[in-house]
Parts: sequence; C-alpha cells; structure tokens
Amino acid sequence: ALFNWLYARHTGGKFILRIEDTDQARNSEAFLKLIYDSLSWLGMDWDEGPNPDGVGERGSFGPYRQSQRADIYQHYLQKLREAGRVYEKDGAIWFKLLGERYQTFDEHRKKEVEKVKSGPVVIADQIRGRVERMEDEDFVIFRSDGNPVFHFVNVVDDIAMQVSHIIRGEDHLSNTSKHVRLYEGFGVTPPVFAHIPLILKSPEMGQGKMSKRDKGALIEEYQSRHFLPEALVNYLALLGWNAGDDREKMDIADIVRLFDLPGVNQSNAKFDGRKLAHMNMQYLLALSPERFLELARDYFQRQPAGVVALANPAYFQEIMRLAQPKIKGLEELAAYTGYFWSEDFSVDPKVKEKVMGKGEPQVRLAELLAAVPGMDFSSDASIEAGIKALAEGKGLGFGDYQAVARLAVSGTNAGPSLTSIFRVLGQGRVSERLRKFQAAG
RNA sequence: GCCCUUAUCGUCUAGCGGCUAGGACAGCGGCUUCUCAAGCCGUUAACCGGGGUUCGAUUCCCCGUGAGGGCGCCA
Repeated sequence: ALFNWLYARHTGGKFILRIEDTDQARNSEAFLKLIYDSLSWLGMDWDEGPNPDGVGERGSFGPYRQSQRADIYQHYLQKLREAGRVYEKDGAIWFKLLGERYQTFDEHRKKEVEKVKSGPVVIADQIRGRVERMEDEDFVIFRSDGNPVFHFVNVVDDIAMQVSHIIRGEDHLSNTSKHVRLYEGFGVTPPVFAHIPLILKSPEMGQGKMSKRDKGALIEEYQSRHFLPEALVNYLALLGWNAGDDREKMDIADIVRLFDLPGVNQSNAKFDGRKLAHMNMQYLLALSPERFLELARDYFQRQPAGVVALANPAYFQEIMRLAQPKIKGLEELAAYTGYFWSEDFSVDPKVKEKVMGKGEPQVRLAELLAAVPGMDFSSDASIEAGIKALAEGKGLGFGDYQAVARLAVSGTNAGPSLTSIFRVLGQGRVSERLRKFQAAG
C-alpha cells in the first residue's frame, strides 16, 4: 500500500528493497526522501544500505540511468543480441518474440501490426494462482534516443539485484507477461510474483484506482494531518487482508506475525476515510497521557495558537488531559480547545440561539455569577457541589445552569465537563467570562 | 476492439458444499449523562443474473453483467 510495488530480495529475515520510481516529472532525490520520511514516520525499520555494483539497493532507474547503470543495461542488451533476440527498427531496439509471424489489423490502434503466434505466458502468482496471458507482439526495449524502456530496466535491475519477490499492484499483471518473456530471454528463472489488489478511490475522490497523484494517496498527507501512524498502518493492512478472525486492531508486530501473501484478497478495496478516522480515534484513546501530551505538543508547535498554548506547560497538560478522551483526531485539537488560550473566543450563534431560547438563561446566569465567588474551585467535585447547592436552593438542577454557563465560558455546547472547564479556567476568569457574556446580552 | 483480474450488507470483510450468512465502519433506536463525544445495549442492511455439477450451492464450472486494470519509443 505504501509504494504500490515492492521489489525485494529476502535474505535471512531481512528484505532488501529496490525502490523504483521512474516518474520523470519528479525530482528523484526528493522522492527518495519522501519515502524515507514516510517509512520512519510509520515506525518501520530501515537503513539505506550499500550500493554495490552500481546497482543500488536504493536502485532506481531514473537518477542512475545515465551514469552508473548504463553499462549494465548495455551488458544485458548484449546478452540478448548474442541470443539473437533483438533487432533494430525505426532507430529503436526491439525484443523479438519466438513464434510464427503474421500481419493483422489492430482495432485499438487503427493500424496494421505484426503479431507473433506463441504459447501463452504462464505467470505463477502467489495471490492469483496460475494466470495465463498471450504476449503476441514484439516490444521496444531501447528507445531511439538510446534510453532503455521500463520493462527492460525493471527486469535487468531485478536480476542484477537478485530480487526474489515482486509484490506490486494488480495493474502490473498485464505487463508481467512481457517481463516473464524477458526473464526467459536472459535464461533466468523469474522471481516470485504476488499481484496485490488495488486501493480504489472513495466516491468523494472519484472513480477508479487510487494513484499517487490523488489526494490522500500519500503517507505525507496523513502525517501532516497528525494521524497516528499506527492507526494508518493498521487500517491499510486491513484493506485486502485480514487476520483470519474478527480482530481488527493490531499493531505492526501482530501484522508482521500474521501476514502471509497467499492470505491476501484478490479483489480491490475502496478507501474509506471514516473507518480510518475511527481507527485513529481508537488508537488516540489508547495512548498513554504522556504520549498524548508529547504528540499534542508537536501538533501545537505548528499551530497559530501554539505559542500561547505552550507558554504554560502545566496549564497545557491540564487541558490535554481533558481533551484526549473527547477528540477523534489530533487535528481537532486547536479548534476544540481554542477558548482556553484566549479571552477573545467566538460564540457559536446557532448554539447561542438554542441555549438562550430555552428556560430563563439570563436569570440562571445572574444567579451563577453571584454564586461563583463563594464557590470552592479546588476540584471538579467541589465545583459540582457548589452549583448543585445553588440549584437546589432554587428548586432546580445542575442541568439548568450547565448550558448557559458553558456557552458563556466556552462559546459552544461541545467540550469537556463544565466543572473541569471551570476548574481549569479558575474562579477569576470564570467570573469575568460570565460577566462579559451577560453584558453582551 | 482485444486481453487480464475480480464479484457476500452503502463500505472493509468472515465464510473454503449443508450456517438463524458472522464481525467492523457508517446509519438508525435506546441506555448512560452537566453539553458534545466516547462507551454499552439493540437494530436496519448482503450472497449480481442465468445456466449447469450435486441429494444439496454463497461456496465448484460455464455464460452474461457490473467493477477494476492493461493494450506507447510513460512508468
């Protein structure tokens, strides 16, 4: 899910990956950095490794094509030449298929083409089983500008790096017959193939497969939105795979232990941001308060309110303790706690209309304002007792004061318990806010 | 147009010949409650259609159909 492809050499419990992205429009160094950053953020162990033989462990066709690797491609081209499997046409070098040749009209391309009659290519796939596909046309392996083509470099790189497993999206399944023919041409046994299902766009994103250009397809985005990496890993793992029972919440170690290629589903899965959000909340709830505080600090450091919020560590910690069990994602934190950082918070007009339209809020407000200075603000319980005592004196309940008081001190109807807000704000500020709200009408 | 893959609730899925078709997200209802969430309880909702095979098909086979992908001197 992270790369859409994974070319790996499995050696004694370790995978050596070949990172390949030949997108010419992209700066490759930046792309590699993106991958490394994502891996680190996701909590995966990796190191860049050596770069022997000019065929990088980080081997990628793009940046190395012209320099270090050109000789390797020439070397493999020479092998095909010696085997009589290539020819030149229109300045390009073509791979020659074995079999009887005939001319036919191609409806798709609207032109006469030469086809080759040969047996079907058999692809042994770990996930899809035995797949047969006809490969019936010679194809270019070196363009007329001298550069090798993807299919060719792909296979050569894999051979040179002794790649043992090719795990990639199902969209490459049709290309695989070309690759298998090339392996045969080189006289090399192909690696193990595993074509995994694709992640499809959710309806909001459009139709079809998710590709790296789509919003929400990059790990980077979830990182910047402060999702918990363990939640994202967990959710992604569940797209097209399951542990075999009803369990869904699993950490990376569990997933690694339980995952097996043949257990992967064969059908594509649609991305569902709501389920991801739910998973994220589950992980957020399970976080230790210390860890939550740490992440909240990182988060606020990038927020406009951050300077004010982080100015008083004890106060900040107090508020984070209130927020953790209530929010669904870290990205809600600034909005959820805004009224704690400034006296200049906004009042939700809709909530105000609703609260002020019920009962006698102005009277309750006045009563509360009068009572607050005499209340014990030392704990939630003492504040609750104070308000309840006031209420009982008037033959009312806590609830009769809650809504208007909350609106006055926070400007909204959503938040931690009123008593906690009172306690954290402190007697002085509560009185001040109640008064200000009353004055504003 | 040709080729490949695929098909269970709206979504992610369990099921590998006989099940009251299970779970999760979302939805709905309730409980709890100082708000909002969360939590708990309950509930709506699915085997794409048609042929076979079989005593018996969600499950195996074939044909449709839907979904996705591939058919470049892109990767």
